[in-house]
Amino acid sequence: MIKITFPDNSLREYPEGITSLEIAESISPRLAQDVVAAAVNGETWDLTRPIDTDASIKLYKWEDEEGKHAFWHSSAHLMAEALQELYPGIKFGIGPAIENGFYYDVDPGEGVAIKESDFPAIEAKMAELAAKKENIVRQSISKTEALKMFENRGESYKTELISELEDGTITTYTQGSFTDLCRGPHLPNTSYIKALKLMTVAGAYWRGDETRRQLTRIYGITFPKKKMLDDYLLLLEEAKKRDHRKLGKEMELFTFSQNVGQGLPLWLPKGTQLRLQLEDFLKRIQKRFGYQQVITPHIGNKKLYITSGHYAKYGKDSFQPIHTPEEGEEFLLKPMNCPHHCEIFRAFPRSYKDLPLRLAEFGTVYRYEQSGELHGLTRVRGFTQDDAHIFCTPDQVKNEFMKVMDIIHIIFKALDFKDYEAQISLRDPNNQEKYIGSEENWNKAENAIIEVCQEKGIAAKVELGEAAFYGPKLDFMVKDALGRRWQLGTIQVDYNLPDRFELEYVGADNQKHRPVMIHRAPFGSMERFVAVLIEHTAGNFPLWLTPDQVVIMPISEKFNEYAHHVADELSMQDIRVSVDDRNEKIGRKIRDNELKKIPYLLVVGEKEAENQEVSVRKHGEGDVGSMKITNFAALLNEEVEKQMNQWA
RNA sequence: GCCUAUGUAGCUCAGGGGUAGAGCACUUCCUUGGUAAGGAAGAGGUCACGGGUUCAAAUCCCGUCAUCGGCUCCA
Repeated sequence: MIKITFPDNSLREYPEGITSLEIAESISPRLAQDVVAAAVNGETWDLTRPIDTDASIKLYKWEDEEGKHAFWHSSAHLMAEALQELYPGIKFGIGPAIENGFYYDVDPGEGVAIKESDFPAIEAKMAELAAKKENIVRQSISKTEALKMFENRGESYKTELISELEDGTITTYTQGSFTDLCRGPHLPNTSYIKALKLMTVAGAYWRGDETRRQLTRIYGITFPKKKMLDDYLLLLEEAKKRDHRKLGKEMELFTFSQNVGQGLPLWLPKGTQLRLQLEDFLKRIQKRFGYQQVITPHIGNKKLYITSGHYAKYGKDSFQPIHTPEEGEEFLLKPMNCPHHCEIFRAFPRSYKDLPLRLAEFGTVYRYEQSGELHGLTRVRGFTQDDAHIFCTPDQVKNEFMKVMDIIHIIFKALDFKDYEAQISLRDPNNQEKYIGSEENWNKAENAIIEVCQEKGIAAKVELGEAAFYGPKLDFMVKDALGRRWQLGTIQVDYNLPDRFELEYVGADNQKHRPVMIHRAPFGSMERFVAVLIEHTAGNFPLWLTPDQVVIMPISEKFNEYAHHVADELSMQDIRVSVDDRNEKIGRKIRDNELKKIPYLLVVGEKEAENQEVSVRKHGEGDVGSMKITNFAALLNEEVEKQMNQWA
């Protein structure tokens, strides 16, 4: 007999070789039905794998992340099995579970294409195989055996993977006629999969390497119940309604024009107002934190970027230099603000008493992003960074870094971004030539970030190879409506550009010293931030951010003049006051049409006028409160101050 | 840049070798003082752009541009 410990620390005895599934059965038949995988001594196992020693166990249902993972991983195998039957000679790459479903990278062979129109046939085959209730069987094999097995089948991708594995750790899983190299864990059999849908096909480079063959990646998702699939598809539909590209157009915030160019957003009046309001909010915060606003030109001499190292790294892939009538004179559309700010630092001899020097600029930059990368406002070719560079002494780095984090927190909290992830982006240790600067400087910079995160108690994920070429970063990632992660705020510690620009200050010891530079952008870019803000709020922005997206509706001719007075009181640039002059009726035009685009409505009438208040209505929700009109502008101001004070 | 799909009215989309369709929105009139109200009439499109095949192309073929979903990239 062996002792099995459950999560609540209770203990039961079972015969040696019992499986997790049998343990679940011993507890309740219902549980045995729901369970899809198990953790044995903390390692996720198949339900059917025998347990031979004393162990702790945790049973996973579909609802658990580990359960979903096993479920979808098995689904990937099921799809592979179906593909193997439908496309003889197909080769398999990798097929993992992902956040929502699974994919498999396959190579159907020369001249064979798998298209979305083929999905129904594949889905039907999968359903057929699932219904067969094929057992999924795990087997340990030696490396030579594995190599031989997959070589015989011509599975060159698999053999490449196997050759990198350690002997003794290799397992395969088989269901029906399909055997795959796999670590597991898997479902006991294919019949757990009751609902399935293939989502999309895409090209994906083998092992993510641009220089290698592009495989066909097929994405799919499966569920243990039909209803769950329906719900999921409904959820996707709902998410699409929050898409910033859709709402941005409907709400008349921004647009694109083929004539202007790909990835070059045109901000419409309402979007501009929203963006200016955000800028104003940050400017107020920055003023408190001792920043000084600067303005620098949109172009800069090419030499500037050769000095910074940006030209060597990105020159070929950027908008190409602007030439002048002068032979050999070249300017670049500025792809970042740092070099300009470095030159401002160099403009005067600097003393340690001047530091930290915090130079802020809403700087518009232009980057020639690959055409396939462009995406609404989240990835564009012309955008405005809420940029600032802090020049400080090495002793001040930590404190300054923490203060930047405070700013980011104020913003995220004020705008109710709860689900963000912090990511520490460090060098790729295997690819050092990607980075400029000395080992010593990099270590200093990386350690500074790690230390600050520890001290602030930030649970940051460390990602190797994600650093900028001149320094490590702390990035704040937020998800969009469809769960895609976007980097918003960023803080970067940089010991390298000060070297390259030979920046100096005179210390208390009357010696020259090199300052440290902190690059930071709490929003990241105004474009991307607004995009994510739209998706998070579904276009229902906080009122204090969008005073001019309020419609004033006087409810009779009598109040027309009064409504105009209110508009003045509110000091809104783009206020809409509408009344139907012809027949003394209410501003029906606004009610019927514009309300769809403008979420808030102030209704001004007799009662409201007496009370000096107006009711605030929201499209589709009715009254959401009331507001004193005579000092509305002041109220908005107050609200901004409140947001700042609350979190500062 | 690469793979897949798409491009028809302001929006959402149907259609499809023979003079262009619907719903919503828009304009006018009637009805209605308020949380996506009803009726009547009207206007609106070089079917993304360029070339080819054809008596005839929005439709078929080729190319280009843009866009969706991915890959790679992201200073």
